[in-house]
Amino acid sequence: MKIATWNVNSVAARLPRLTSWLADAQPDVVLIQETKSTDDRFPVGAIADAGYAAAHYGQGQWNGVAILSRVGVTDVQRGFGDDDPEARIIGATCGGVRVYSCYVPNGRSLDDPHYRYKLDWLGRLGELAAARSAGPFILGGDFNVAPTDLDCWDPASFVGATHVSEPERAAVRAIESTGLVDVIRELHPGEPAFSWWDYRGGAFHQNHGLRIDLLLVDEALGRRATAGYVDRDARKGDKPSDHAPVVAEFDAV
DNA sequence: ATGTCAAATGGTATTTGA
Repeated sequence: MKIATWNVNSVAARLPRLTSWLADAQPDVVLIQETKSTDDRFPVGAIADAGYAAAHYGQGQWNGVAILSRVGVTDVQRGFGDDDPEARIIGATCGGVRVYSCYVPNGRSLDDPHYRYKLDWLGRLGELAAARSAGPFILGGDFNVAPTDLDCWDPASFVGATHVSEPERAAVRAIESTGLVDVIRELHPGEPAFSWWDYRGGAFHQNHGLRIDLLLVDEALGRRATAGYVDRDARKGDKPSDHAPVVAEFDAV
């Protein structure tokens, strides 16, 4: 199985890039974030033409997550099943693997109420991971957390900012402690492997990025990983997302 | 001057969020 996670920053604005990437990369499953679409407007037709079934959980202007699959999409779960008003997580079973696409709240700043919402939300994500059934499991998405300083282009300039604070990093470690492996980091322990670069200031050109898009997989699946990488080419060219797809491949899945 | 994108509103620019 070849699976990717990609924050597309509006599925409407990114549709040409998305469909050409699907044709090029030929993933089996894609976890999408920031569709900024309602379920009504989600482009199921164009995605079906590309060969993928889709499940979407959207709210409109902000947020919105989806799962695209050419190996089936069943048992779809939208949201945590609580009163969260924001469309930030969707789960489904694809090709025998339970997959979730999540869009963790940004947090804005350490003193913003949204930061508390982010920490609470990461806690609920940890509960979901802990409560999973046995079997192949992948939790991927835009975590809006750079797990270590290696995942940040300039840790000194991020002191006091979100995405690198210790409580956020501890929350990600707590999720991993349920038995999940950060597959890109496992395969490439010393490489930054950034997945996001600000649109501003030529950040991509200077590789001023963060690794905030993660694929967390159960340990048995982690042992079957044959490749894991960031598709930086998808960040180049005309009208890119500010995130690049993060891809992993597994044997015998 | 972080100075760019995307969506929505309101009005052909501004606001909000990232």
